[in-house]
Amino acid sequence: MNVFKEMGFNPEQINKNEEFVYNVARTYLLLTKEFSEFYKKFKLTPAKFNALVLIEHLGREEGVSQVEISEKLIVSGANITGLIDRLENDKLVKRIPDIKDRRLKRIKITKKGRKLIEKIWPLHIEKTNSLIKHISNSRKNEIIGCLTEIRERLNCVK
Amino acid sequence: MNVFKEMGFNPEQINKNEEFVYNVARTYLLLTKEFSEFYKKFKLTPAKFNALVLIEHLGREEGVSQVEISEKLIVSGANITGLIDRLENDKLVKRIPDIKDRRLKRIKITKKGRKLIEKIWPLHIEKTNSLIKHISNSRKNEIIGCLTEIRERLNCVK
DNA sequence: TGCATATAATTAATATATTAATAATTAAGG
DNA sequence: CCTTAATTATTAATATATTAATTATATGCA
Repeated sequence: MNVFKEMGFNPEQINKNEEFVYNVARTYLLLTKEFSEFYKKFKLTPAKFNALVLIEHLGREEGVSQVEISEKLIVSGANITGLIDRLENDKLVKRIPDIKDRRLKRIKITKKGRKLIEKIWPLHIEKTNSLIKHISNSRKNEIIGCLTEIRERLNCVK
Repeated sequence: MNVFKEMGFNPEQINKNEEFVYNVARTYLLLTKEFSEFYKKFKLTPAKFNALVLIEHLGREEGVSQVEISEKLIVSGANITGLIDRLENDKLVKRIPDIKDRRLKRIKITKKGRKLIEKIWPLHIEKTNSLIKHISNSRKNEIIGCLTEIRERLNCVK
């Protein structure tokens, strides 16, 4: 069963490379939908969860700049302002002005934010495992390698 | 090189299944970013392009309902109203009220819309090929199979 | 030093997405 | 037939995303 059939397209329109990209997109969208439901139990959205995990897992005592968050999450800097506003409203992160470079805000996770991630992360891993564990490690590695090649081709590994 | 290293995470935090999902997400986001730039030349966005291609490739004389568009594109029905509004503003599609079922609007592509897709589609294939053609067909098929398995596991092939 | 340039965050306008509620219509069951 | 339930599209409120413009600050270099 291929995605084009899933879509109801005429098989003659199929191109293996289009189908490949389509599979990546469709799988991403459905995974995001699934995890979005999961995050709701913790009053989080995918965007909030991703930002929070990034900040926590970078483990920077001094916090993370909004520019770095935007680059790592592949979203525009302008978008981060509002996202951090909402996380700050939830008391999950705080903005600390940098003394040396006063253009900069250092985003740090709060105790509440850390506690939340510590609670969610094991469940996230469990959920991910349940979806992916049936794939052999060699296949996983091959696919990861392939996708990494595509990203390299797109730019130079971002 | 793995995505967690790309992110600057501590390798001890790595879990192969998380890394796998991460690769799919990151690759999707960068592909979307790349194609988004490409669509700009034609005054389109990914959302508009996807909807237009879907309507055109389904090739339905009688048009496509908004419910079907929302299901195929994996977005909420509420979102489709605005998207079709914008495509209608651009004169790329038109809403035809269904006579038999008066709840329904049949979305049809216009001549202008069809001409646009006929212009873009070969270039889209060319661009996709340039990114994916270096992957062997057997690897492509294996990855497509793997991603399809994951989607099946997520629900029952959507 | 001082001016041009670059960088970090924000704002405004807009597109894209969600959920929840509503209106209009159709389908189903007693 | 007629009430109840389901379906289709829309609207409102909000979150998430973009680009372009702005503010504030820092950096580079003549």
